[in-house]
Amino acid sequence: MRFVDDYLSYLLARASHQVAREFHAQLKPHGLSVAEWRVLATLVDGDGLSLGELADAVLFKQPSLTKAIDRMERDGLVKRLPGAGDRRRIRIVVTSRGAAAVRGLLSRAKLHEARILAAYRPEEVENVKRFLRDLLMRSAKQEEGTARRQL
Amino acid sequence: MRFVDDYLSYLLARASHQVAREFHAQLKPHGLSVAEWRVLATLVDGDGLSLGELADAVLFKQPSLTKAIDRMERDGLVKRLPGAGDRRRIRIVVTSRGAAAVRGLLSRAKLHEARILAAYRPEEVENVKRFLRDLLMRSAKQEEGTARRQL
DNA sequence: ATTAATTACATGAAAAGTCATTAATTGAAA
DNA sequence: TTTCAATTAATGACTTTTCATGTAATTAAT
Repeated sequence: MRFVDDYLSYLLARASHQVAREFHAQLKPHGLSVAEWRVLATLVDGDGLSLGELADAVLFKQPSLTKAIDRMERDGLVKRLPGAGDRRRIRIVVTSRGAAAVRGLLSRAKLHEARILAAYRPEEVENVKRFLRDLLMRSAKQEEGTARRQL
Repeated sequence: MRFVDDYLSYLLARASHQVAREFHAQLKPHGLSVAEWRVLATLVDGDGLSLGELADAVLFKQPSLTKAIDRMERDGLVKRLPGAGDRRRIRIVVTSRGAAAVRGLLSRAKLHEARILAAYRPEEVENVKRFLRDLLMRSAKQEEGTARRQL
């Protein structure tokens, strides 16, 4: 067996890549890029996130997201609003045009997931998801620690 | 719970991103970029892969890899060799300089993985890896099918 | 055999991402 | 308060990726 085929990071990267790519084929008809889909799908549950929070959520670096939001704002999918309280922050919200663009895609996304996961027992799927969520939680906790240590 | 927190594609993307990012911090001292690490780590088990095969293995689009290999060749990490038999293909091989650059990193990578997975029962880890490998296999098979259908 | 279709890699222009830095605001310390 | 450090987002120069296409080699069809 090759090194990478038993290497968690590679298995995750490849699985993520494959699953995402299949779905992304469905985005084109809706006129959305991958970045736009991710931003909108995140904002439907988190309207009003700051740019930094959103960047973290969609796994973008901050300057990349600034520019992605520039484009999405130009295309009328989202809007920047002044941050309440702290005037450095901005809140990013979905416009009605943006909402219309994701409408339908969320259910298609879940459908796509369901088709993939139909091959497995529900219990097995839950175990994997629990594992991934736990991994993320631990990793986030650990980062907090190292961040604090660097002060 | 937010949409994305129960969405397989997102959990995979985020887990992949986090795990990879932790390790990538260790690459800088070795003077390797993420792309270079992935290429070299793949080639240690698969010296002589064609450009297309390698692009698929490292999840790059073909033109992106062509240019990445241009840079790596310029830096003396890999070399292009003429493809045996088919003269359109090229075989990409690691130079001794490239081999020296990954040496040590492979064990560090496994160590990093071990540290992350220490929190889980070996059986659980194997279940997750098996799930991922199976997912990849099915997805590849399905792609074959749709590719053939498009003819 | 010749032509046509396909496959593998390279290339060039355009788009997007990244790093380092800046400006503005806030929070904390003296 | 005034000053200093930290945080938030924007910007600019630079690098990398991407899309569409080009070129050469191979395979298939007539």
